[in-house]
Amino acid sequence: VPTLAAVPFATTDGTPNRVLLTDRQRQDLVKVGTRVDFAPRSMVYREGSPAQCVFAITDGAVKSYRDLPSGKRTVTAFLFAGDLFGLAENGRYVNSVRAITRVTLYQLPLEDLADLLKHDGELQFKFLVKVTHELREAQRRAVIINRRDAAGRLAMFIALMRFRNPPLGNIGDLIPLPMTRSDIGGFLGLSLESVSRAAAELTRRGLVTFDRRNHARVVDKAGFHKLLAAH
Amino acid sequence: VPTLAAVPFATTDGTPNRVLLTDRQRQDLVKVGTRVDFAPRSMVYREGSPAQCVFAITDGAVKSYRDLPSGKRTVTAFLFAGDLFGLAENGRYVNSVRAITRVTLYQLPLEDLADLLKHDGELQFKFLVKVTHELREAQRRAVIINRRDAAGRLAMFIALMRFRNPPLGNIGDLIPLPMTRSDIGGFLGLSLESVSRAAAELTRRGLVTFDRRNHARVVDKAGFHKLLAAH
DNA sequence: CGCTACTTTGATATTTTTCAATCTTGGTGG
DNA sequence: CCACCAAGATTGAAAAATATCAAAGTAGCG
Repeated sequence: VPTLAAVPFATTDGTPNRVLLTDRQRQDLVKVGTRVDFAPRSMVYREGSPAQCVFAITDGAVKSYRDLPSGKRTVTAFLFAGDLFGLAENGRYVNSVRAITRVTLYQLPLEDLADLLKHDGELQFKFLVKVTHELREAQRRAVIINRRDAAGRLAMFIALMRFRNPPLGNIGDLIPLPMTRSDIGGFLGLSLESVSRAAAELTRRGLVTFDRRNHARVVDKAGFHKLLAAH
Repeated sequence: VPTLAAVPFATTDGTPNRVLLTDRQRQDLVKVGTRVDFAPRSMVYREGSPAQCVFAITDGAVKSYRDLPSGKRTVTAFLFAGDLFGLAENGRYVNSVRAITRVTLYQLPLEDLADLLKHDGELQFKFLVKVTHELREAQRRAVIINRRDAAGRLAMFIALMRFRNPPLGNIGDLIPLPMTRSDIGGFLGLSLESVSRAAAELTRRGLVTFDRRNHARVVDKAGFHKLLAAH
C-alpha cells in the first residue's frame, strides 16, 4: 500500500509526519502502478538511463548516489518507506538507485502518473508536499555537512536516521543504520575511515553505542543533544 | 511577470530550461499575488516565522540561509529569476531569506495559491516540476561539497552560476557573482578565507579571472573543464 | 573624502585524507 | 556443525588540506 511521508506546509494539530492518502487515492495509485520487490544490493536503475517510472517505497531502504570520474561516490539520499524517487530530468534519471535492504516498491509509469495527478488536484498537491519535504531534507543534509567535526556530523546523521528510517517509533531507541560506513561517508562528505573513527569517538565519549555495527543506540541523551547543538 | 525555470521530467526537443507558463496561468498568478520589491540586504523573512506566502522571483537574486548556534551560517541556496521559495514546513519558514541585489518578487498567499493549484492541474504540475528541479539542484550542491579541494569546489560553483544566474546567456562569458565570499563559503562548506585563496589559485593557474570581485570569467576553457571533471 | 563592509594575505594549528595492514562478521558449502 | 571466504570495518602513522587568528588592503557609498 503506497503512502507518502512528509511534513505539510500548513500548521496542523498533533504530530502529522505523514501525508495520508485517501483510500481512493491509494487505489488509483495501485491501479496505475506495479508492485515490485528488489533483493538487497540490486540496482533499481542507473544514472543516465531513460526514465520511465517514478517509484514509491512501501518497505525497506534504498540509496540514491552518483559515481564520480575519480571513482568516488556521492550518496545523495537514503530513502525509506513513504519516500518517493525517480523524478527524472529531461527523460533520464540523474542518480543511480540501489537497494540496501530488501525493498518493496510501487513502480508508477511517468505518463500515467502525470495524467492521474493532473486530474486529481488534491493528490497532486500531496505529491507537491512530498517533493518539497525531500527538498528540505536535502537542505538539512547541507547543514550537516557544514560542520567541521566528523563526530558532530555523524551524530547529526544518527539523529536524522532516528526520525526517517522506521515507521516512526524505534524499539528502545535502537536506530537501524542499514547502510555501510562507506555509504555514510559518501553522504556526509567523509572518508569511510573517518566515519569509523567518528563512531569510535562517540562511543569513547560515552554518547552512543553501536550494536552489530548496523545499529546505534544513544546512551547519554543529554550529552548527545549537547553535541548536536554545538554547531 | 512570474515565470518558473526548470528542466522538465520528460524528454523535449531543443534546450528548454524554462517551464513556460501560459498567459492564462500567469494572469491567475498575478491575480492571486502581489508584486513586491526588496532593496539589497533587506530581509524577506526569517527562519521560524509564520509562513503566509510563497515567493516567485521575477528579477534579482536572494540567498536562503540558516544561522547555527555557533554563529556560523549555512547558505542553503542562491535563488534567481524564475526560482521559487518560501515553501513552509508546518506553518513556518525553515530558512531565512535575504535579498542580495535589488529583487522583484511575486508574493503568493499560501492558501490562495493552494486553491489555485488544486483547481488547475496543469499549473500545479509545473510547480511540481519546479520544486523537483530545486531538489536536484540541492543534490548537485551535495556533489560539489564532496570534493576535497577548495579550488575544485569553487570552479564547480562558478560553473553552476554560469547557468543559473542571468536570464540565460551571459555577455562574453562574464559570470556575475553578486554574493560575498562569505556567502560562497557558507554554500560550499569553506571558510571565507579558503574561498579567497581558491579564487587566487584559479587565477594563478590561468583558468579564471575575477573582475571587480563580483564577476568571474573563464579564460582557459579547456583547463577549466579539465578541473571540473577531475573529481 | 572618509566610513564601513568586504577581501586578501600570512603563519600556525587542527583535522581529515590517504595508504596500509589487520580484524570482524555474516554467509556458504563441505 | 565447522571452517573458510569475502565484504566490510577498524586502527595506525604520515601527508595534505583547510580552519583559525591576525593584520593589512580595497571597493563602494553616502
